[in-house]
Amino acid sequence: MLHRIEGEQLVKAVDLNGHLVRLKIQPAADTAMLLIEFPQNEPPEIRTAAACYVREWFGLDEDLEPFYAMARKDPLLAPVVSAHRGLRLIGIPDLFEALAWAIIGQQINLPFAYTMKKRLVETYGEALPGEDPWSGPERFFPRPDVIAALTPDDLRPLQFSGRKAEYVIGVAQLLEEGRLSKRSLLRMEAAEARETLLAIRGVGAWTADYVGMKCLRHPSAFPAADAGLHQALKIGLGLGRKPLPAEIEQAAAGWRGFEAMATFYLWQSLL
DNA sequence: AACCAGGGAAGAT
DNA sequence: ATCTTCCATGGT
Repeated sequence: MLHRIEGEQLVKAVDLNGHLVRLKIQPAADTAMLLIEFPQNEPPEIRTAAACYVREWFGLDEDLEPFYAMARKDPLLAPVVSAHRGLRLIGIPDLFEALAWAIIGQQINLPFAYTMKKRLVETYGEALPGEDPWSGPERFFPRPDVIAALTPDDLRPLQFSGRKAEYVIGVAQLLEEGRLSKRSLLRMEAAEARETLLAIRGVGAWTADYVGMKCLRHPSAFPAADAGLHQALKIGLGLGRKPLPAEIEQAAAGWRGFEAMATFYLWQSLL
């Protein structure tokens, strides 16, 4: 799989400037630090790249206090941040993975979406040598050039609908052709990046904001139409039904600048 | 069986 | 511009 948990260790294969390494990440005892373990001696620049990767993946450079100061005064968020104190927004640093995962998750239940992603990774993702007897080898998320060469019929056996297959392949082709890149999106203002994403077939407001949250780390990205967010509001506000657009707007009125964190914490409250 | 699920495109008005 | 329909599939 893409990553696995082994006791206290999180294991993931990552591509660091062309170096394919298996990282083992675990909390360092009695400190607030993380320990990153390498299988063999890697040069210092790769160790640094690994640290940067982990910092971005888990948003370690973000100061949570301003968000907490806001959330403590918000009756909906207060109990959620209290229950998950210290949690950071777990990102999806790779743009193709973020877009593909968002498209896969459109309009289907989450367990099935995970199954589809797993099939995609195990069918088209490159394996890192060395195998775990139970979970199989660590795999990388499929490279855009591999998916770009497929036709929708190739993905049908994985139970992709024709549309999902078209969307994912189309995004892979944009990336492979260099007409879309995370680097260029990060150079733009958040609103411009959002418009760029919305122009892609298969990417609507929800997907653009999801990618803004999880990949570009735009603090104000807010997938207001998200079904999980609606579920959290239904429960948190005791509505007994899905919230109306006006109720969502009212709930989020005080979240300015922290919409992404608020949404992420509310998703956590559903687990 | 009906409705929902971490929507979006295409067509209709 | 905004509303409606269709897309596909598994879970509850």
